[in-house]
Order: sequence, then structure tokens, then C-alpha cells
Amino acid sequence: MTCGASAVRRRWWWIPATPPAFSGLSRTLSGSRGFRWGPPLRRLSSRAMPEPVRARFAPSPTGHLHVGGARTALFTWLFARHHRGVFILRIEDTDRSRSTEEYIASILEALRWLGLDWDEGPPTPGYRQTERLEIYKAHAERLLAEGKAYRCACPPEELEAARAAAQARGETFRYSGKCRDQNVAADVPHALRLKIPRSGQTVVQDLIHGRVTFDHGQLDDWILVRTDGSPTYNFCVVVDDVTMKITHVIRGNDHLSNTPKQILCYHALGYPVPAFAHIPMILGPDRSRLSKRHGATSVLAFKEEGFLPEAMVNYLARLGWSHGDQEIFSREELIEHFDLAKVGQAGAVFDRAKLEWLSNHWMRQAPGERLAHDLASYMERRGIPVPSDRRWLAQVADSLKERASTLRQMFEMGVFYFAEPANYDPPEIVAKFFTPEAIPRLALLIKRLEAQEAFEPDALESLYRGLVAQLELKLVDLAQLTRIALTGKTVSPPIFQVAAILGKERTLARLKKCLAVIEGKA
RNA sequence: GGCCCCAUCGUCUAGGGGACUAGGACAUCGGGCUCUCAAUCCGAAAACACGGGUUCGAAUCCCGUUGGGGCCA
Repeated sequence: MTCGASAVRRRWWWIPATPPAFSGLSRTLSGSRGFRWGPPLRRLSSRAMPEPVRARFAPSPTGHLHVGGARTALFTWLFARHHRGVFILRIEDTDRSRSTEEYIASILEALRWLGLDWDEGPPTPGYRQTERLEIYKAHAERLLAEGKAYRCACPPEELEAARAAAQARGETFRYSGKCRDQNVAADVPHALRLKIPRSGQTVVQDLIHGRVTFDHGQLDDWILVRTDGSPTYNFCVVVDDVTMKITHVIRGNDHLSNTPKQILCYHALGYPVPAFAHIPMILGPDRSRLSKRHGATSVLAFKEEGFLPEAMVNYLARLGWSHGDQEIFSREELIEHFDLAKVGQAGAVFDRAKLEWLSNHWMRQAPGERLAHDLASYMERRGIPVPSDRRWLAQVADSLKERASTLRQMFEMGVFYFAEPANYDPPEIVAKFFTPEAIPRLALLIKRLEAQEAFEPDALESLYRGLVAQLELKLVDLAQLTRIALTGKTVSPPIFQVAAILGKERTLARLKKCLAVIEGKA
């Protein structure tokens, strides 16, 4: 419903979703600017400070953390930090067949890399659904005892047939409610269903979308616990959020349709309904939900490639959220400015080019020492020997960071620092410099450099400029020849800087080798 | 199929009825700077999906259409 969206999201108050049948539970939530979407005040006096924000990120470990999940985690984390609230990590591993310990470890690693620290969650016990089965069971039994849920003995095959039939007729299948008043005996195999009102509607008050109304006619008595005794996703989420006292449920837009069912479950349990914020999805270039077929989407894949985490965080934050015209945000600025009201309603296409731009930006900001550390780990991960002199490596990184977006690029552009170029590339361009005239020039250059004491960029530049003037050449002629000799390529950081970092010995050795190669060809 | 969400340059977005000749950023193209490539600076091209309303006035509010996405399996 667009009508209420803009009005509701921009106002400092709202009234929670409450269907007529449960109007007795109606209550008004309120908050001040600092705690805009404050949690239920219940019986506290209106003077009391609102309860602290408790927001959670609840990934299911059936895969690596992908960028969509990472952004949900980031928005939730930013929201919690902005409000000085609590950020909770919960592992939704009820799907035991697809959940693995490896994925859990991988998700934690990704969150740590992004710097999204959690106040509650693993490894503390009690934050994995598989550890909480008793809690679901207790809640299910209570709902049954209170007559808010009922046993359903309808065989799954029968329901499947009905579903197929409905589909064939082009209708949506909804459970008929056949067992609703049957009082199915406990010893008959049964599922547990939630009794939902037959008429009326449930309104989701979404912080991003405003009022979203769902007709109860569209819903059915959904299953809380399957015949095999396993609780369903929607039930677990509600019980978890309730027992963890979550005040703000921030999650992907794909859960909006599940929300009315969950709200009805909150009502049945007699618990206050948290605030909801359904953030739009991240899309691939074809505007469908971002997935593996769009290429690497795992956060750790970006880490492996050597993107900087501050760039990833900056990029993800700006994808769907904005703060005026500002593009560059430090972590502190994000916490300060983040506001769910400024999160857009439309899906956003993941744009790697902009990520790279940001990564380059943050790379240029980073001190060489830090980059040296990152570059060293990048090389270690690939089994490449890392030079022991970290100060030297920092100089290397400093010379490369202006033109690199990732550590991979940095390494690839800087291989010549670690190993003498095996060949000169690209051949056809290099050939232009490998001329008979180059031989005496290079020989003279080598002679001058051998006599050069201070091997610093400025000193080297004056040496070159003097020589160039003497030979009536342009600086570029000698500089490019040197570049090819030292780096094996026609593109590199400023060549005097490169020579200085390489040092006199290596520089001369490479120049001499190059001279020999040219002599061999000419 | 039913329900729900969404719609400003290629992409991310600003925009809260008059300040809109629609702003910024990435990408693209042209130029300056320069030892190469970058970075940086200057410049260019580039959008309110469509149709009806409401209003003196609509990118902005309402309705519809179209298109995209999601959920139900």
C-alpha cells in the first residue's frame, strides 16, 4: 500500500498491526528521535525510557554469507549500533539436512571480516535453533492447551492431492480447516496447526513500506509443527524473536509475505509484536534476485579477491540507503547517520564497478603498513613467499595502492617487486623501445647510475633529466625503457620510485639484463 | 495462477506540490596535468515507464495500465 507508506515511515509514531479479533491487545508504540521505533512500552509510565533496541541477524547456514545477507546484517548492525542497542546473531539451522558446521564457520568469518560484531550469539550456547527445540515444543504445547492451535491428522498425500487439484484449477491452495474442530486424538499421527481468524485482515506496519494489509481469506491455518515433530520455519522465527526479546525484525523483503502469519502467531502467544523492516532485495544485472548464476556473490569470495572490508561495508551501505549526496562513509559515519527511514523501497542492482571504485578509494586512504599486512596475508594464502622486511613491503604497497582496487590487483601489478621479470610484455609495444639506438643510451644510463650514490626518487629523476637533456631526448624515452627493464611492462608506478624501492643493486642488474637482451635482438 | 512489494540517467541514488533548465556518484566519452598507468581537475552525453485524475501548479498526491521482483508450492 503506497498510500500510507510515505506518511507512516516519516512520522514518529505508529500503531501496531492488530486485527479486530485481537483488539484487546492493542497498544501504541512510541519513541523519541533517538529511539524512533521504540519497543513496546507496555505498562511502563510514559516518562520511562524506552527499552533498548534488540535487533538480530538470523542466517541459515545452508551456504556462504552472500552479499544480500551481508547487507541485511549490516543494516541490522548499523541500526543496533546507532541506537546503542544490542545486536544478536542467531543461527537458523533447523534445516538439518542442508545446514553444516562449515557454513556456520564461514558465516562467522564473513561477519568478522566485515567488522559486524555481535553482542549475543555463538559460540555462547542457545543461539542455534537446534539447541532450542524444547522451547518450540513448550510453546507449541501451550498453544494447543489454550485452544489456539489444533492437531491435524490430514495425511500429507491428501493435502498434496488437494494442492495439485487447486493448482490445476488455477487457484491457490489453502488448507480447508477440516481438522480444526475435530479434536484429533494425541496418539494419531498429526501435525499442529495454528487457528487463524476466518475473516478480517492483518496489517503489517513496516518501517520501510508503511502499512501492508493482508486479507485473512488469503491465509490458512498454517502448520506450526510437522507430523514428524519438527517445528516449521515461521514458528521457530516467532518463538525465537519473542524469547530473545527482539524489538526490531530487520530482514529481506522476501519475508514480507510471511509476516501476517507470524503476527497472528504473536497474537496467539499473547506476545507484543516487534517492529518490522523489510529491506529490498539485491538484484543481478537482469533485475532478478542476486544469485550464484550472477557470479561471485559470497562475501568471502570478495575477501579472497582482496577487496577491503571498509569498501565492502561502504558499498553495501549505499546500496539501498542514502544520506544526501554523500558516497564515502567511514564506519563511524555510517553508525552516526544510518536511518531505516532513508532505506529505499526498490530493489538495487549489485554493481561491481562501483565497489571497485570504493575499494580503490579506501586503499588509497590506508597506510602502507596496514596494506603490507593485508598483502602479506594475501600472498600467504596463495603460497607465495612473503618478503620478511615489512617496512620495505609497506613501501611497495604505498607505491601500488593508488592504482589498485584489490589486493589481487596490487599483487599482480607489483609482481616485479618480488621477482625479476621473466619476459617483456607486451612484445609489440616493447619492440618499439628495443632499438639499436637504445643500446648506447642504456649503456650510458647504467654507467651514470653506477656512479649514483643517493638512490632516491628525486635524485634519480634529476639524474635522468640531466641525461635526457644531454642526449636530446624526452624523459619518456628513457623512463619507458627503464620501466620495461625493471618491471617487464609498459605500465607501473612512477619509475623513479620503483627504482628506489628496488634499490641500486637490483635496478642495475635488471638494466644490464635488458641491455643484453636488446643487444641480442638488435 | 492468487496475494504482496516495487518503478527518476546503463547502475546506485537526491527529490516530502512551486527553489527542476530534475542534483550527486559509478561507469562511458572528450580534454588538462604527466615518465607509463592511475589519481586528480575541467567538460559532454544520459532519467522522472505509460495513461487518466486532484491542483493555479505534480518527478512528488490518487486511480488504472504496463513492466519487474517476491511469497505461496
